[in-house]
Amino acid sequence: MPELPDVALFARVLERSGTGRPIAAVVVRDARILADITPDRLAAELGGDRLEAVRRHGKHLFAARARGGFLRFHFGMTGTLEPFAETEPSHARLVLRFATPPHLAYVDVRMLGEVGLVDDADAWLRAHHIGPDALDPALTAEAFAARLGRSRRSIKAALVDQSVVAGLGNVYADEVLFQAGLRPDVPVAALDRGWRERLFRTMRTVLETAVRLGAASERFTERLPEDWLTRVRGRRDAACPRCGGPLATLRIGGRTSRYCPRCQLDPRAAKG
DNA sequence: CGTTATGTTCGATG
DNA sequence: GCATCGAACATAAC
Repeated sequence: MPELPDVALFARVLERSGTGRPIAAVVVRDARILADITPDRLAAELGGDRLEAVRRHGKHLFAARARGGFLRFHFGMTGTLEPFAETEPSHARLVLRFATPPHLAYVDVRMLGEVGLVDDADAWLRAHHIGPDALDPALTAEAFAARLGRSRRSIKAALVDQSVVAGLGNVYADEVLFQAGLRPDVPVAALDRGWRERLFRTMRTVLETAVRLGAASERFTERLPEDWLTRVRGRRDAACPRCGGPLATLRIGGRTSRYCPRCQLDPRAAKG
């Protein structure tokens, strides 16, 4: 369930349960989640090391190591980070044990995520063409507008493109478009300054609100305001939380977009 | 049995 | 070069 708000929750888990104490044991339960490192090597690197400052960038999570460099997490479609005391969570793929609980489990049913070590987090992000974090205070509305570009691709496709802005996934991109009142299939080239500015402000509000309320993309959505799409988007035959009309479904970039045809506009259509 | 699922990457195709 | 599409990764739920 990893989009920016989910990873923000994992960052808190990592801070509270994984930092400041020496790592007593590193248990790799399935090596397929390791990125370019063997289980033995990871255990040797992390054993006895301490994790310090935690940094989230988009959907990526880094923990600075006392020995230098960073431990890096990505969560794929089903990854989570969970503290535990006695019982290791099912589908734990990597476990960091400390002298006393809480211990930390990287859990990932589908194993589309990965864990690895990097020397330089910024260099890694650059090498992987990850754009600015969607909540980066240094990201301005003007820069965001420029990064969207002027291609014919849909605004939905652009919002989930991590090289444009890092952090939005399928669920929260739909939420931003819903809150902004914009249809997901509108080409970015059709968006004027006003729409880009509106999208930027909406993106910030949506993500800040979700993080503040401790909601994620699929967990804790009941914490979100009642008129948010994310609370109902999973249900078939869901009604628009704003107008009560039926939600529509589109397929964009191989993923499902949910939207309200009444509340979300196409700026190219005649004004009404 | 088929379809769908929060992500990303790669190769083929238009 | 750009964009889209399908497949791939791997597993579970409906």
